[in-house]
Amino acid sequence: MRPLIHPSIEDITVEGILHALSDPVRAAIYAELAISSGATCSNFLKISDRDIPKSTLSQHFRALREAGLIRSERQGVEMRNTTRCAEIEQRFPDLISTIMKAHQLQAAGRVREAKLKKSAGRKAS
Amino acid sequence: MRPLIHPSIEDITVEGILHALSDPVRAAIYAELAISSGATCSNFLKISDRDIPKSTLSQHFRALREAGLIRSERQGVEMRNTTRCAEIEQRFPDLISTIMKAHQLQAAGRVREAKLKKSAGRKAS
DNA sequence: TTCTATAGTTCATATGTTGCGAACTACGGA
DNA sequence: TCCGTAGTTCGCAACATATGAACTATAGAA
Repeated sequence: MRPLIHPSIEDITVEGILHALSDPVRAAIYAELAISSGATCSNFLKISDRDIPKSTLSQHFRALREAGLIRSERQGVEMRNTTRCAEIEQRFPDLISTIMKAHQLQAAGRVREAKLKKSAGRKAS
Repeated sequence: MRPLIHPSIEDITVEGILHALSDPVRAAIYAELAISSGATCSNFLKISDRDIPKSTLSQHFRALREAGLIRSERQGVEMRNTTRCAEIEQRFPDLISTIMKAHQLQAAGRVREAKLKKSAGRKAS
C-alpha cells in the first residue's frame, strides 16, 4: 500500500484545484468536509440519495488529496480527512470560498426549480 | 456544419466552468479573450511558445463555448470570440475574476521560480 | 461564375482518464 | 489467530481528449 501523497503548498496548482472541484461528487465531499472536519471516506457512501461505490469514493478522495485540497490521516482503521483551506487561502486568496459559494448558489437554484416544477405538476393534474 | 451552441445563462453550471478552465490552454485563451475581446481562433496557434494544432484549438473553443464562457460569432471568414463574463458575474458573482486572479498569481510564481533557477544555474557554472 | 486562399469544423483514431466490481491490505478487537 | 470494518488497488469497460486528414464556409480575384 503506497503511502498517501500530499503535495506541498507550492506544488498545488489552480488547474488541479479546478479539475478536482469540477466533479459534482468531489465538490459535495469537499463542501461537507469544510463543515464536518474529520469525516471519513465511508461517511459518503450516499451523497444526495445517490450510492457511490467505495472504490469510486476512494479514487475521489485520492483526487482531492493529490490536488492538495484535503489532508488524509489514518486513525486506527479509518481515515480522517480535513480540508487544507487555510493553506490554500494563503496561496490563492478567495479561490475556494468563491467556488463553494457558486456551488451553493447553483444548488439553491436547483431546489427552487424543483419546487416550481412540482407546483406546475400539481396544477396540471 | 452544425450551428454553434451557446447555453442560456441558466444552463451554465459551475462544474462546466471549472472543468473548462481547468485546462491550461483554455485558461490561457480565456484570459487573453478577457483582454483582447474579439480575438479569433487562429490568434492562438501559438500559446506561450507552444504550437497548438488548429483542430485542437477548435475543440478548445467549442469547450469554452459550450460551458458558456465565451460567445463566438462568424464574421466573414473568421470567428470573433468574446467572453460572457458580465452574464456569468450576474449568476456566479466573483467566480471568474477570482479564478483568473489565481491563475495570474500562479503564473507570476512560475516566472519568479524560473528566475531563481536561472540565477542558481549561473552560480553553479 | 469559377478558382483560390484563409479560417474553422468534422471525422477517424490513438491515447488518456474515469467508474466500478472483485480481490486485496491494514488495523483493532475477540 | 481469526474476524470484521475501512480503505486501496487491479483490471477492464466506457468515456474523454488530442491530432492529422479531409471537409465546409466565406471573401476576393480572375
